[in-house]
Amino acid sequence: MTGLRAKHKVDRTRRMQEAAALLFREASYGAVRMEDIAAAANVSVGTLYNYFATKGDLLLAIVSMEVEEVLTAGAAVLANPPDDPAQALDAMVGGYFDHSLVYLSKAMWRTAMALSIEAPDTPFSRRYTALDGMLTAQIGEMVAALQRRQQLKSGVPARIVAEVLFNNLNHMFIEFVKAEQMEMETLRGAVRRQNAMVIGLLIR
Amino acid sequence: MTGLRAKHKVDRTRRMQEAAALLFREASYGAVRMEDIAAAANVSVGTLYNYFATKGDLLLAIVSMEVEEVLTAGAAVLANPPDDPAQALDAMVGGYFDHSLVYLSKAMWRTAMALSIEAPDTPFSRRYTALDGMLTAQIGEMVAALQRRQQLKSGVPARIVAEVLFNNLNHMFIEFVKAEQMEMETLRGAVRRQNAMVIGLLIR
DNA sequence: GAAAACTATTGAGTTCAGTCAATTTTGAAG
DNA sequence: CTTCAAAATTGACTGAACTCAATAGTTTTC
Repeated sequence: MTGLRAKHKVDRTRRMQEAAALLFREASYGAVRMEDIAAAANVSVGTLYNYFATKGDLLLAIVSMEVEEVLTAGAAVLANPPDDPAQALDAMVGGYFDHSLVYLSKAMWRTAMALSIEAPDTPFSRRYTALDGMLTAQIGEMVAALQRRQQLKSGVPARIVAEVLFNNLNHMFIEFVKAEQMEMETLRGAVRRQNAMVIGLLIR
Repeated sequence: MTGLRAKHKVDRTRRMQEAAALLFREASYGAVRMEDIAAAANVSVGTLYNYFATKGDLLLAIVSMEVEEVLTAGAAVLANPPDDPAQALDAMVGGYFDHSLVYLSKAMWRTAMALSIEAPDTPFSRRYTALDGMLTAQIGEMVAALQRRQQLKSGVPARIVAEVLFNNLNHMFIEFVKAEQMEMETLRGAVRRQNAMVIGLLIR
């Protein structure tokens, strides 16, 4: 199973993904040609397509790795949430946002999100959508934890609250990456107000 | 102002948009070439690009017209909302969804939404985003009306409630158009549950 | 009403994502 | 070590979105 062939495969996948990530950040996604990525990874164009279904799928692979880190950051907050319920949610959401622009530009996010909508059946598009579901689940766990602590009304299904919170969050993030000049702090403030409204209604 | 030139312009714009709408619905967006649209509208490819910045912008022009109709339908509900607050919101949202697939396929919606994210500065992309804002405002008016009727808590800003409701709605619609096999009734049910949760918390 | 000034149309040409038939590399069996 | 089938790689090729220099049509000016 772990022959030369498999080793090469892992190697090349990594090389291609790293080359692409670098180039996408340096120039814009649109300005980078598959030929450039292939050259940077010492591989032919055909091979690139052997590993990634489309140019977009290659981007989504990179973005998905980023979202996985976001999930890990969220888990840390969940393990030890602040006392105040509004702050607990805010800490989690803040963690999501803080990670989002470390490795990825707004343009990369725009393209990635656009692709996950337009071509939802590509391998990494499915992955990306699955990760969205995991983020929703993570917020749901936070809500449930706050309910168990008797800080939030327990008659309301945590899952549904989480859906609404995440869907709102996600849409706000889309508007953020659409507006090249918008500051992160503006996004944070708007989402904080919205979350505070929902949490306010949920407080026992 | 109303010379031959202006008349031609209006004529051609309409011809191109109608030709494109027809072709996009018959075949899929991806399968239709700009050359085909140009031929159907008795115009050259260059002219097509003189009126619409990209193929995607042409689609967004068509989709925007559709959203305008949705807004009109919403205004009708707003003029005379049902007595029960949950039903009032549901009637409005139901109107949005019912209109959505009359003239546009799921694939057209996917492409349109993807484009409005990826290329937000194209003329009709701006238009589409503005329409989203108007839908949010319309939901806000409904919430405010229900507050005035003393059916919903009035301490909560209608605008923020509307943002959360619309953003959730929109994301659910995206998931709907992403899943080719998903039924409208499934979407309706899920959104009804989410809205009922929020309205439930808002009831005085 | 002729000519200049401006605006719109045209379609052949460019560029790049994605394909595929031919070629090379690999790992296993004898 | 040799052979061979399966897997992986390659790059010339295809097709469609978009461009732009040349051309045609319209309006304004004198």
